[in-house]
Amino acid sequence: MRLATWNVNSIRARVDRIVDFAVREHIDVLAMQEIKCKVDQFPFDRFEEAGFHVEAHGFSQWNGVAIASREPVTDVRTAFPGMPGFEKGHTGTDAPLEARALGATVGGVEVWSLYVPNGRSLGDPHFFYKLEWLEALREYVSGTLASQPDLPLALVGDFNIAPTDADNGDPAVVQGFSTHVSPPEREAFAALESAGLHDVVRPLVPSGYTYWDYKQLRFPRNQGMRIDFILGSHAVADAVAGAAIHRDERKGEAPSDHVPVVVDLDFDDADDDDRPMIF
DNA sequence: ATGCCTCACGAGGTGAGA
Repeated sequence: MRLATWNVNSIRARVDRIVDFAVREHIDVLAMQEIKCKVDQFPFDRFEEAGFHVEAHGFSQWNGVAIASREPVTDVRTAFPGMPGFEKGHTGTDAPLEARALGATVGGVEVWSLYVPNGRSLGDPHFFYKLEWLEALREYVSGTLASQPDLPLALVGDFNIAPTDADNGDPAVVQGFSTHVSPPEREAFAALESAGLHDVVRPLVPSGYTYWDYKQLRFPRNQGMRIDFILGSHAVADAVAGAAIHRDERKGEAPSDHVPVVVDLDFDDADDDDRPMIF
């Protein structure tokens, strides 16, 4: 299975480019973030013509997540248990939920397309929302892997955290002043790893960014950040056969400010085993 | 050219992004 994640920054603004990529790169499952539309505005036809089924989750022009898959998906969920909401500075499980998580099972893998809250600025109510959201996610992962330690679980998406100093090349993002690089955010990311998730791309692609701001020549100057990740449980990590960050997708006409991150998973099951069995 | 920000909403700026 070839699994990809991409913050597309509006599906309607660049659906051709996204479907072309998925077809050209033989993507089986594409998790998208920031589709920036309601479900009834999603261009399902464009994906279906290319052989994909799509699950989409969006309430408005903000946020929005989707999963396109060549095979049918099951167990679709539009939030993980305990996910907090946000409204006018108020956060918690009693606040309205935003469209930031979509879970589905495909090919035996529980995949979540995640758009972690931005945080806006240190000390902003949105910043505390971000930390609460990440803590609820960690609790879900801990509980799930405690009861099903061998579950192939993949958390993919825009985590809005640069986990190490090497993951931030944007001079406007400064330690002590900016979101994405603050100690509590990095601790929240590390806590996901402590809960049993592994960054399955970094071992194969040790450097490189996944996002460059549109402003001030950030891409030509390569002043980006690595904030988009594919995190997998041990069953996923053990199946990794390849990985790539498609930097070229930041070039050309009307790109997203993020690029796709891709991983090849080989579970060696009967589905993709067309070799003769020799005993 | 990879080039000084883009998108949605809606009809003038505003909010959000990271």
